[in-house]
Amino acid sequence: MSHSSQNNPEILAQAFGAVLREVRKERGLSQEDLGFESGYHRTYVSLLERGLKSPSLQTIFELSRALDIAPSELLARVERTTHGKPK
Amino acid sequence: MSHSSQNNPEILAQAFGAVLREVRKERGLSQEDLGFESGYHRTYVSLLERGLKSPSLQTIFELSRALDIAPSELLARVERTTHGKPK
DNA sequence: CTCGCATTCAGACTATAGTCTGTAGCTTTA
DNA sequence: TAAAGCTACAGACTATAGTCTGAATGCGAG
Repeated sequence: MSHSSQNNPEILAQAFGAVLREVRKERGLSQEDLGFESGYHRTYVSLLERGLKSPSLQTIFELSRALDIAPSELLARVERTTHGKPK
Repeated sequence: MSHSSQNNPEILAQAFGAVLREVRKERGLSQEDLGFESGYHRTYVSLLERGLKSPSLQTIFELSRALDIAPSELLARVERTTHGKPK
């Protein structure tokens, strides 16, 4: 068995994007707000949320800081998503 | 005050590199072994461990899988390192 | 209907992640 | 001494992360 989704690039990026969007909305921020707070471009946030780009370690930390969530917690949520965990 | 190390690119990459090396050795793997298991080049593992490169989300997940550790746990260790936590 | 506001999308661009080859130094063991 | 295993390092390269501008879409409020 195991979890082949962990390997798949597109699925991982999409999972991250979904979590990112989720947390951002929880904070009541727009993509532009988050872009500004984290120091990234607004269109890039859009690309991330749609799973079209895969953030670097730096970016993960910056986004986490802007969202006031621990990077490890952000990844934990991604892991839950990729492991087919229900809501 | 707070934790400016979170922002600093070099420090973050170095913290990640330190953790990566630590976990790799715990597993008794060589850089070349880890490179093979994770699907990355041996010299790139070296660059990561020395904090000269910053891995992408994909890479973090692949490395974690090869090291049999949860990505979130890997980042948690990085967080502890960057927060000036003692051993 | 019109005016923001948020987001998507496209394209062209720059910066950096990641490859690959080869060399050299350090250690250990034969 | 030599051979083998591990890592550092350099340089030149390809792939992708991340920027930026602007235009198009949809939407809820005035």
